[in-house]
Amino acid sequence: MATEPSTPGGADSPEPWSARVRTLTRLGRHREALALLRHGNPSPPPHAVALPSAVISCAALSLSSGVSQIHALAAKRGLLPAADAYLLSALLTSYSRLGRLPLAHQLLDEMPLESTPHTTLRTAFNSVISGCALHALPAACFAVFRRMRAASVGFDAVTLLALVPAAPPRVVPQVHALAARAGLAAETSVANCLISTYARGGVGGAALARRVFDEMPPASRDLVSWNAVLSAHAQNGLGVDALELYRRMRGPDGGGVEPDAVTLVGVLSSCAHLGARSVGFEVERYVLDRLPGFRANVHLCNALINFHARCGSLPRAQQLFDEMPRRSIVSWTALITGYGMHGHGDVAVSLFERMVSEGIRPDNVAMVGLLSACSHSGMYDEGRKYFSTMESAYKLRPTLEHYACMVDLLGRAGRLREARELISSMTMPADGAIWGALLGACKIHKNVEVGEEAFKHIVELEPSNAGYYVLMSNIYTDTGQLEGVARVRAMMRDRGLKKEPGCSYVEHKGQVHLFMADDHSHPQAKRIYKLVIKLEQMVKEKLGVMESKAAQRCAEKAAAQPLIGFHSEKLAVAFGLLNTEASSEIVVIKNLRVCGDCHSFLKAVSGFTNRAFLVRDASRFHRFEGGVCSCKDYW
DNA sequence: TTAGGGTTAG
Repeated sequence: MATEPSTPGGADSPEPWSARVRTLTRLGRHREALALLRHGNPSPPPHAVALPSAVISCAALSLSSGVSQIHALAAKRGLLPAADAYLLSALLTSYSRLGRLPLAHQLLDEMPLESTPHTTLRTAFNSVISGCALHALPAACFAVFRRMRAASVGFDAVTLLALVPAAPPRVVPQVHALAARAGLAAETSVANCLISTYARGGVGGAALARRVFDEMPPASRDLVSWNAVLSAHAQNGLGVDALELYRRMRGPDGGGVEPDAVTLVGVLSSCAHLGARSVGFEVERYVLDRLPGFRANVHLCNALINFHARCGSLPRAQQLFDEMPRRSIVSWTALITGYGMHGHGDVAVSLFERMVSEGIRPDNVAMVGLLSACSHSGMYDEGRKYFSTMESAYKLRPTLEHYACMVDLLGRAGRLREARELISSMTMPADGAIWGALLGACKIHKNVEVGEEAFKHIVELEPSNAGYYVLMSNIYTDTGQLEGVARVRAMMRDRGLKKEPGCSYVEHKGQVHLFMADDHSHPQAKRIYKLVIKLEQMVKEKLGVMESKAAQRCAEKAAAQPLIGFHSEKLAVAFGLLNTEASSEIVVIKNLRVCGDCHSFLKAVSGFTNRAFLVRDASRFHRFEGGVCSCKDYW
């Protein structure tokens, strides 16, 4: 660079500064590129090398009139309609990116189809299709593609890379088939694109993405292929598969592919969902050791924050957040959600306020995090306030998820009628999660009538979700309506539904110790059960009376058959007590909600063992210490 | 020299 003349080259050497324009554009230094062009030596014309770059720089700076000026200049010099393929392509890209589609179409119309080389035609169409894709104009992409085909211009991989992501979900398989017929589907770039596009179509899409990946010849899979298929699983809640892919890619299957930050973002996201703490800690170690510049990567930092917030290390999440040089709304949301899950609604609210005061406008996801934080902390007034002003203050129209948070908030606060009225006021049909939140509130407040109504809707919306049947059955049990219990159980039997088995796990010395309810398969099972029985005895003596009917039922069952009725979290905590140092916190990850009996048990045990237990259940964290729980019995 | 693939939060 030092040898470049600081002033434009003379008549004998137009290249250096024209080439410099190109370099500056490539580096994203658009203003400098245009300044150089303006002050460049006008003779000899036409500086053809600099013009396409200049057009791209104009577009990058949204200088629509600059593009038009260069367009006019080029036309005057006879470089258009198709004499200079690069300039044509740059103009078409820029007009499309700037949303000036009529001009792009006009340029396409002006190309002499017969005399223009085929590659120039293909590139011209590709430029417009890609420009439309960038502008999120899927219909325009397909309209131009149809024109391309009508003009008998063949497409290539580049066409597909723009077209595939623009296709509506139902059309993707058709474009896929078209690519396969053209022999392009096997190209690495096209296959990678198909994988990530299918991944957007939910769990079914992830299966299709997986098929594309599996059908690729192993030698043609690159790092992006592995990242795309791993993310496809991570994004669709298939964390176990994502972690398995991570293991495979580092082994012989991966062919020496080294994970990068994108890989680790997907892995951390899965760890966060699964509660796979040791894998997540390993990934963090890798990041600290091998990716020294990771703090500049907002995605990676966000993934780490989210992992720690959801896996119990809230202080670490806060520290990573504090150390970030630049944050996005995702960083804030991850932290807000984390505090909410731990029952620190007040902190979540003040973080939210700080975010807004720093000029970040909340989005729908941030509002879900905030409202659920209010809900977990019983912050009825704040929740109502934020919900009712989200549209006026932030132009956010409530979605199904926001309604679900609010029904949960109102319902848990005992305002069942208000929750029911909120559902009636909705302009869209309520989904299973919303009726489910109402049903959950009916369980807490033992309301059969409203519960039955919610259940009627759920059975239609999510007929195979066993959890809701169990919830309804428990409402009948709690209110002594045994015929209701029998009815719901019969429904489950007829539909072949089984309650999801509860399971909990503890990690110890890098090993996962998994416990199911009443499960005796652990090598230390004998000691563990002995300890639970002893602790239960102690709890009984301590509490004097049983707290709930549920606990009584458990006790009756246990008396009849002494080795059943042991919920998985009790076993996991007992394992922790037997195997860990007295000063350490025992962290348990559970798939279902903690039941009332286990909750009382863990509170009491934390008191007389002088140990802290951190339990992540299906909806939040409970930290048991000194005989109390961080949820303040509100959950 | 032009067009172009994978990434986080609920």
